[in-house]
Parts: sequence; structure tokens; C-alpha cells
Amino acid sequence: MADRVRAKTRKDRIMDAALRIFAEKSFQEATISEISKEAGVSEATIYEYFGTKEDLLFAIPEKISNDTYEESKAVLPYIKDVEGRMRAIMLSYIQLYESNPHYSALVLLQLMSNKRFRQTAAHAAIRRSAHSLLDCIREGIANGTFRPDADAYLIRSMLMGTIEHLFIHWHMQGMPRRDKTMMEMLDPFLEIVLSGIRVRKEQQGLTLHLNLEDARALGQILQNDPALQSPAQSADASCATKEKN
Amino acid sequence: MADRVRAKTRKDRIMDAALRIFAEKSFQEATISEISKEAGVSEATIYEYFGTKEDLLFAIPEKISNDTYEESKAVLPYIKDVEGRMRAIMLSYIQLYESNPHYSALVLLQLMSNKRFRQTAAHAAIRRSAHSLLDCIREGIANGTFRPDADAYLIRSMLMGTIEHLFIHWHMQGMPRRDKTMMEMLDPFLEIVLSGIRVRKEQQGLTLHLNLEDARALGQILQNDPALQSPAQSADASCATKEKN
DNA sequence: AATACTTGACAGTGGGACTATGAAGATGTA
DNA sequence: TACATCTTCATAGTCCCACTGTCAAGTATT
Repeated sequence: MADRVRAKTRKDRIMDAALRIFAEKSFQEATISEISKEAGVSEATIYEYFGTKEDLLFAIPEKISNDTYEESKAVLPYIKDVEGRMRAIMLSYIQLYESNPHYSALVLLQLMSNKRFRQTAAHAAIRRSAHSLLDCIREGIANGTFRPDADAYLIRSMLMGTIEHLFIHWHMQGMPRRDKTMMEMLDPFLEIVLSGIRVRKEQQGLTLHLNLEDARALGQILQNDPALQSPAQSADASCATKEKN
Repeated sequence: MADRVRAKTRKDRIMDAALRIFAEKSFQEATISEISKEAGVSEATIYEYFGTKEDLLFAIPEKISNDTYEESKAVLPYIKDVEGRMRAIMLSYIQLYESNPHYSALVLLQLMSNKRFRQTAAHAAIRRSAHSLLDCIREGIANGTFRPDADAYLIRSMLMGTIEHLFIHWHMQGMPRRDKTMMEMLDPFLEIVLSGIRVRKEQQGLTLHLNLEDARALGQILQNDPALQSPAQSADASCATKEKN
């Protein structure tokens, strides 16, 4: 029993050391002997737990990927509106990547382009997360939040691709430079994407774009109209008016 | 002289073979001996032209990256409006990636995450292309096409990140599956991004959103107004009216 | 014909992933 | 305490591959 615990910490020590070294150097440039020294175990022990160097690599992201998916699966049902759910998913991605830079470096720089990684338990968890984002978008299209001609796959690629691109460059050109945090960029980013696929609220009615001159003229007309003299100065609550600048 | 030509074709044969093999397997799994057989030269010859396997890798994308940049540099000045120029850049990316799948696999899957590649001539050319996209966005912000609070870096990351994401997945999960071509997705994609950062045309005036009922009431009022009896039934040409569905 | 340059064949060298083996501990059980 | 089992380690060795060095055989160039 104490045995099991010991074994577990040993295994974890190996994975911790490997994560650090794989992320800082790269999978290819890291050596098993280096990892064994860093973890304080012998090389043979590493080969006992993980058959090959690549198996070790694939084992590392498994736990964290799974936990992240399970957590979001638990939380998402409580968020009713589609956009809020999408925002929550994106936020959890950003937080995951930002607070585990080694993990994100590993996944985005080393694993993303590895064909064998795609047949891995860790990748399955990542795919499930990505799928829940796709589901949100589809639901938004189905329930009339988003335009029916929106391409759900494209939207998801925009959301994920942008975040991944930002983090890849964050990792590549040394992390320091970056005036804005990722978190601060999320809402402006989402607003651009979502505003581009939302169904316009006034779909059933009419939209008038007036320049200042014309607006004044219209105001005059309405003021002079006898039908409007009795109520307050504004016409009706159901006539939404939006000012720009 | 004939010597030089021979040398050049030999060098090119090596790079061609290497590109194919690096892209189909991967840099790590490819061997020099394999490339030498495919190119029909001896291993020693490869080491003569390219000092190391990695130097060979870095040499491959140099020409095509440079040519692409030079071509766009020649064409872009003829496109006056910023959005058209941005579309041209994106289109050239897509065409480059789509018609040279080996090249895009190499750049997106093998080189993107290689720190040493960033100090390479090929990467410098890629950076210049990316910079011209950034310049377009900044110009759009400066000349009032785009909103002044738009984040040029974010926009560029959206544009590049989405395309890269789409192509990475195109390469990874076997290229077949994909009902729409990348080209068909470009305009819907651009429209989402651009509509999210454009300055609204009627910024100086007023936008009225009316439901059907209110629109009819307004119509009544305008019809009854004596000031509007003489001209045609429509108010004024400068009053833009847009109908939705 | 003579010289210089290019290419190829081949034999190493070294590093690192992985295997095999047996000894030394650690743990559990009678 | 004695014995059996399981884990860890150290060591030695295999294999593969990038890379080096050498030399001989072409192939221009003069």
C-alpha cells in the first residue's frame, strides 16, 4: 500500500521532470538520461513505467487534459445562454494555457503536429473539449442566436486557431513581450467573432440610417405631428433608438 | 558553367527529395540515407551542400517564401483599398498552402515550432509577409476604415491563426475530408472579421431600429406631413434605408 | 596534358534510445 | 527471524543514425 503511494510519486516525479525538460528544450533534444537525473531515478525505472520515450511524452498531458474536460463538463450546464457558454470554454482554455505554460508549450509545439498523438487518450480529451465548443455554436445556430448560414467549423477554427496562434507566438518569441494579457484580449476578440455571426435583433422590422441633417428633419416632422403631442417627447418604448458616438 | 548548372540541379534534386520525405514522414523520422537514395546522390554530397540535416531542412522553404513575398510586394501597391489588399494577402497564403501541400506541411508542422528556424532567411521572408498584413490593418485603422480601438495584432492573429489552424487540421486528419475548399471559406471568414472592426458608415448620424408596427406608424406620420407632400413619395436620397428580410 | 574541383564509396566515431541481466533493497508473510 | 516477491538500480551491450575523414574516380578549365 505504501508501495503504491511510493510508486505513484515516483511516476509523477518522472512526468514532472519530463514535462519541464520537454517544454524547455524539445522532445528531440531532451534525453532520457537527463530526465532520469532531474527526476532522481535511474533510466531503467523510466523504461519500466513508460515503455518508450514517446510513451512518456504522451502520458504527460493525459491527466490535465482530462481534468479540464471534466471540469468544464460539470460547469457548462449551469450557463444557459450559448454565448456565455462559449466564453466560458474559451476562458478555460486561456487559463489552462496561461497557468500551465509548460503544458501549453508541450501541446501546442510538440504534440499538435505528431500524428501518433492523435490516437492517444490525452488527445481524445482535447477533442471532446473542442467538440463541446462546436456543439455550442451549432446550438446557437439552431436556436436563432447565430445566423443560419454561419459555418460552425469555421467559427470554431477562428476561436481555437486565434488562441493557439497567440500562445504559440507567446512561447516562441520569448514570453515577456506582450502589453496586454490574453485575458484582456478575450472579450474584444469574442465580440468581433460573435457580432459577425449574430442574427440582427431587428430582423423583422426596418432599419433606418440617417445622417445628422435628415435626422433633424425627421425630428421636426415628428414634433409637429398632432398625433404625438399628448405623450412624452419620445415616441414609443418599443422603438429602439441607438446613438453612435 | 555546365558545371554550375549540374550543381544546381543536383542541389535542387536533394531539396525536392528532402521536402517530400520531411513532409510525408517528419524531420526526425527521415534519414539522410533515405533522402540520398531518393535524390540519386550519395550521402556525402548532401553533407557537401548542406552542412547538417537541419541546415537542409531550413534551406528548403527559403526560395518559395522569398518568391511569395516578392510577388505580393509587387502586386499589393496596385490595390488601393485596405480590405482588398488584406484579401489579396490572405488569398495568396491560401493559394500557397493549398498548391504546395508539402511546403505548408513543412512550415506549419515541422518548422513553426523550431526555435532555430526563427533565425533563418526563410523565416525572415515569412515575417515580412506577416508584417505587410499588419501594416494593412494599421493603415485601415489610421484612415478610418477600421475602428480606432481595434487591436491590429489581435486582428492579424485572427487572420493568420485561423488559416493556419485550418491547414494544420487539413494535414493532420488526412486531407480528404472537407466539403468546402479553403478558397470558398475565405470570403465568409473575412466578412466576419472585417464587419467586426469596420467603422459603422452612419457613425455621424442616427440609426433607428423599428419593428413592423412602429415602422408603419412612422410611415403614416410622414405621409400626413404637409412638408413632404410635394416631392415624390420617398423622403430624400441621402436617407439610406435598408430592409432586412 | 595538367590542374583544380566535384562526386562517390566506404570506413569510422559518437551519441542516444532501448534491451537484458543480475544484484541490492524494500515489502509482505509465515 | 527467515523466506518470497516486487521494485529499483547499475552495468553492459545492441542498434540506428548523424556526421567526419579519406581516397579514388570522374569532370571541367586552362
